[in-house]
Amino acid sequence: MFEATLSVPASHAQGSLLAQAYADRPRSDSRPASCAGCTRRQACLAGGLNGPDVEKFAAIVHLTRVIRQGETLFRAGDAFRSIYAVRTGSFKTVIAHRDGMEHVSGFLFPGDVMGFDGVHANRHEVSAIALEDCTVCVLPFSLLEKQCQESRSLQHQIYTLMSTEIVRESALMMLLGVMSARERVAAFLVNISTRMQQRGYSASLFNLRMTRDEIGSYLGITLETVSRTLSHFQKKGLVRAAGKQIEIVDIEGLRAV
Amino acid sequence: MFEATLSVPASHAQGSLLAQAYADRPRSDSRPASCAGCTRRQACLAGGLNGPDVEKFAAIVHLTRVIRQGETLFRAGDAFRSIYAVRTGSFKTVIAHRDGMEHVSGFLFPGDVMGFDGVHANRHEVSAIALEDCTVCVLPFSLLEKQCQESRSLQHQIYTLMSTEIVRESALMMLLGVMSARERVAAFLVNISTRMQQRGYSASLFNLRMTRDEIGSYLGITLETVSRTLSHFQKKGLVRAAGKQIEIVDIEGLRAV
DNA sequence: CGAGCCTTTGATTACGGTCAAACTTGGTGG
DNA sequence: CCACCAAGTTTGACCGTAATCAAAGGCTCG
Repeated sequence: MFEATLSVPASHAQGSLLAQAYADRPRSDSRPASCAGCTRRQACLAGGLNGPDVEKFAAIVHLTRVIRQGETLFRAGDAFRSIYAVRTGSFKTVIAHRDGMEHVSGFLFPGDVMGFDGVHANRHEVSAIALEDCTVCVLPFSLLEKQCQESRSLQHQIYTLMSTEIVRESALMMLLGVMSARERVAAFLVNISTRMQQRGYSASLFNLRMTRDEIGSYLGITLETVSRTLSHFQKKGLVRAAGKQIEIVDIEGLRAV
Repeated sequence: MFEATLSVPASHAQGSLLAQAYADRPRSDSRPASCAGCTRRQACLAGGLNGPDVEKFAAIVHLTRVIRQGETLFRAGDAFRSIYAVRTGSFKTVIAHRDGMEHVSGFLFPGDVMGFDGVHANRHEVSAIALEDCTVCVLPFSLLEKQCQESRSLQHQIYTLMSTEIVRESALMMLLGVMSARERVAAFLVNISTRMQQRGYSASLFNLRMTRDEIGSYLGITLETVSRTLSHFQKKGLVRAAGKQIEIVDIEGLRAV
């Protein structure tokens, strides 16, 4: 049953609303606006599509879902049905090994798309957990594939997004494989700064929604090392860090690390 | 010019032959056999396609290329035109950072497909280098995309292969992020063993074509640590290693590490 | 058959992990 | 609205794994 994969209790008000929304086919007069007017459209799946294609694409967006902080959007092992575009809020994706080892494999911000890991074996291989209250667009993959048969630009867009994910992971592998702790933290800060800027936020002052533990897991170091490294950067005048509030003082200095 | 991306000197005999082969459209009576009869078909792009689709797909394989040991199939920065399926031999893929840092991001065996990193920005982000004399099938990506518009199963197959690459990289990220040196080497040996077996070779006795340095780069450890760890495993009776010749004595013991 | 590359092993070092404790923040309920 | 408690963060002390430096032996392939 669909509810089962949502990780939202059936009794939850949001769950009921969503089930209802899913049952109702979107009306053509309201749905297209969900993409055409979306502020994150360029960064998302609809980016690069022309007018008619955007409308066709928007028809695929069956529903948007609300995920509360700490809740799971999908879990490793869940049947794969949809990919998800972040509308608001932020997520982490987590890979788990049988021995209980866990590794944060990514942080997602508005416009980012997740779930492509599920195509491989028709089940998700990672879990996605909300770092704050979030909304996502749900894109049933079979509908997407069907639509791709009729729109070559959409097909290409999916290939591009998956390729981007491959390249992103390659860069992260290099970080995990060859960089020192300081280089990792510096690269992380530069990466977050860039992505904040792309989304129209300040590149130099932002709130990290993830904990030191999650950052450490992502970077392959311990939370203590993350904290120490931030203190070190602060002493060198590269950043000002007060808990989750981070101010980048010298971005070029960070790039040079 | 096409030659420029091949990393094969124009004066080289192989280069001329290939240019000629590429100029000539494949004859319909000979080309389909190149996939229908390929021993690695199931593992490759053509896997999961039915009869007619295999023929259509085979028409995309413009040519096969020979790459000598140490030569580059494509280089980071090269214009992206094709993806490549390994027919015979083995490759490594390498990511380079500006500072000269290099990281081996993958080893490819017959049936493996590479080059999906190129879709992202229409240029390759990694380099592929032959570990021995190799042959590859060249699959021009624009032809592939065109054919995908007419075959939903082929389209799905490409999505699946790209997803598989995403999942492979996720697993490697976990290895690089949380595992000890011994765990990494053990996981590497198990992985190679499995892939050898899938290709019809012995799961317990094989020749590694890559150096300790390349293995170390792949696993995010030094070549000395690779060597020491293999010696350690040998002392514990898990493997017998004599240079590049590796014999797995106790695969379950390795899995348990 | 020899030169260069690869591999192995040893000695030492250092980076980041682990353990520990104090402090801060933020969410919850009285 | 404030107090309290749990979760998160910082900092310190110490330790261990794997990196680094070094050197000798072994393959491979021109």
